[in-house]
Amino acid sequence: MIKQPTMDDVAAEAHVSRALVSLVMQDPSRVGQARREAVLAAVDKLGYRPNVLARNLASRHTCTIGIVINDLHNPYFVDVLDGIEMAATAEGYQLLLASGWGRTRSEQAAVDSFLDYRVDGVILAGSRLDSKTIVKAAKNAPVVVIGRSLRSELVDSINNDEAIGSRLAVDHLVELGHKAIAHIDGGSGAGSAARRAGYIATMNHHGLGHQIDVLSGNFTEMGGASAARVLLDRPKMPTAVFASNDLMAAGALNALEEGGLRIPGDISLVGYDNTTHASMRHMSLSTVHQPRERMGKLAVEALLERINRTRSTCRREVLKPSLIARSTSAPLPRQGP
Amino acid sequence: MIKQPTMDDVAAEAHVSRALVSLVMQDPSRVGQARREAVLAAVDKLGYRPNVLARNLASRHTCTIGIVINDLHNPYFVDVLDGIEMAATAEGYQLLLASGWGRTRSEQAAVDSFLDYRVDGVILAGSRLDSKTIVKAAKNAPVVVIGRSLRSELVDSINNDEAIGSRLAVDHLVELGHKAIAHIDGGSGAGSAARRAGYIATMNHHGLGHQIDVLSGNFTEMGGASAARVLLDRPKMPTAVFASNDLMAAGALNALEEGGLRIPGDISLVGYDNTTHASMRHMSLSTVHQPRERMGKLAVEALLERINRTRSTCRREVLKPSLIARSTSAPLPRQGP
DNA sequence: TGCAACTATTGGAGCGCTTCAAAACCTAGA
DNA sequence: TCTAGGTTTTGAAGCGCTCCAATAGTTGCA
Repeated sequence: MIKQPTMDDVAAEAHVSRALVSLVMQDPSRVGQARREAVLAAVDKLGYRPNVLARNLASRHTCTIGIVINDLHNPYFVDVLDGIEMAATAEGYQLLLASGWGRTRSEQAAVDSFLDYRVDGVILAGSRLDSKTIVKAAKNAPVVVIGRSLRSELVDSINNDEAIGSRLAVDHLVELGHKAIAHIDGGSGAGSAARRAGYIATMNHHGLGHQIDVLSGNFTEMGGASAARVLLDRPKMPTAVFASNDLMAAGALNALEEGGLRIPGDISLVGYDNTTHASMRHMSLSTVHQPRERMGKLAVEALLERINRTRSTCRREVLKPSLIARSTSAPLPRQGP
Repeated sequence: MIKQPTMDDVAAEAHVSRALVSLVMQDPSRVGQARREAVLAAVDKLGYRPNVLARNLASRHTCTIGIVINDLHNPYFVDVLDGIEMAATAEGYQLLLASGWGRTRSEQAAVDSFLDYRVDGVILAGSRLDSKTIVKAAKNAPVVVIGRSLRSELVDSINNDEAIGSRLAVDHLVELGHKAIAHIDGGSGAGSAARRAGYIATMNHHGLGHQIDVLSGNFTEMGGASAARVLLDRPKMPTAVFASNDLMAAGALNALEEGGLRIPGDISLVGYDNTTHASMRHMSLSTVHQPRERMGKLAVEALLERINRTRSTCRREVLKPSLIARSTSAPLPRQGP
């Protein structure tokens, strides 16, 4: 670290006490004009920048929130992040970001690191950490989770209604005449279980229980592609596939076309998340839309309520998703029995 | 912030001095076994976690590097980030991340914030900050820039050879028989100028100077789409388009198809960056590949050399890109003159 | 002119940790 | 038993800032 001027240097330069400099740095209007200008001039002259470490240490709060994103490669999370960023900076809070790189260990390390930095609060997006770990963290600082639910009263959560989302997707396919509808799930990923459950429930609701067909995936393109290849190897293919997120849908789309199938001619495909790429004409994926930015915003809102102790009870938001039908889903072509 | 145990609490609990606890926290092997175990037991019992703020303040270094990513929505940067993360954690360094959200002001704020946190070094990926600002930052902490060059001796840079990249793209199209090759540039984005220059040089080299046609873009999908629409409105379209990055190529692809053109039947398209989506069969974009993870790795390497003062001269890496021909580029169809 | 009532400054005691010189404790050889 | 030489611990002085009680300086009004 290169030697930098300290508050004492500024104080000496401006011929005032350090406390006065401190006041100016926090709120210039609380200080008489003459001194204020002297201090500001000194700050400018020396190129002084307050040391945040010292400031946070002494003031016991950081005005910073830590965000742990499960995987930055998933554009869905980046959109959520947009919402978080907007809300946080509007409230004067700084963001510290960390990616879990899809690994639980890295996520854990990121959370610990934030706690060590004494951030005022933590937002976990799509975390795969186990509940105990999260609750434990929540004892040190307020925690809000996005895209996952938790029993604890300590942890707020912002969720999409996965049951409805899955229902919308399956209903859509059923309306198009499909019966053999397979599902590629997200493995242990956040929200995966609920989406799968929604799929199963809706299939049953339509009397399609015997057609239930769940393939395991992992919320990545690779996962979607290999699940599709499993399908391709089967003697009898489903007529439609509902993937638990867009990334997997993209991978499946890929593999399916590689296998010589046309979409939606031979097989319909619906994703989940409505990521930017899904919306592109070239992909034009039918998918379930979640109000991502709004989720980020609500997360910040909830977190601040905890930080400011405006609320001590638990808050659990569940937002309604909607279906966006594009061109990867089409009516089942009439065929002989 | 919730009250947490301090080093003094641990010292009292273990009946030793605070200095001893400090030693244990840094390197347990430097302390006699009996006390060490007592301290460790106390740490465990109290759930003690060292306060990083205090530690960094007292030790005057943070073992942390700050990364400012121009735009997290661009998967290219996330790949670079992968490389950075691997290299940094391997060396025992922590990462603090910030996104510029495509806004210069946010980037500036992120850099300032890192400097205020007294990170040991900063990596800027795709930064649009002006040189002076970056050089000024470099006076406070070592700075490495990725995907942009800088005159200063203080700042190391890791770059892709944009001239070669553009040449590869244009050569490829020329070999396919194209002559009317337009270029969508990245506006003021990092690397944009060099890619444009490479395009112009290569066009001239092929005696195609009169065909040079540069449309302005901004490295986003939207930008690519609107540039393509400009093209669509023209009486005479080029037969090929070289976009300055994949995101814009995707947007252009979109708009072009929307305009009723087939790709590559009616018009060929080449991108730049070889992002994951470009590689997907459904997009299958011809593009220029950059060794992204390697760039991240080299950036960390260079930064650590500065931090450890192993090197004080400037290091400028320029990596060779390669062309990946996929299915958005095809030979020019024979037509009457 | 004197004093209450403010407002503008300052001194100094921390925040929780590192660091290093000095103190305390050990060991082994004389 | 005593001591040189090594190892283990400790005390205390910071790191750069905040914050509060206390001091200095102003104003207004009787």
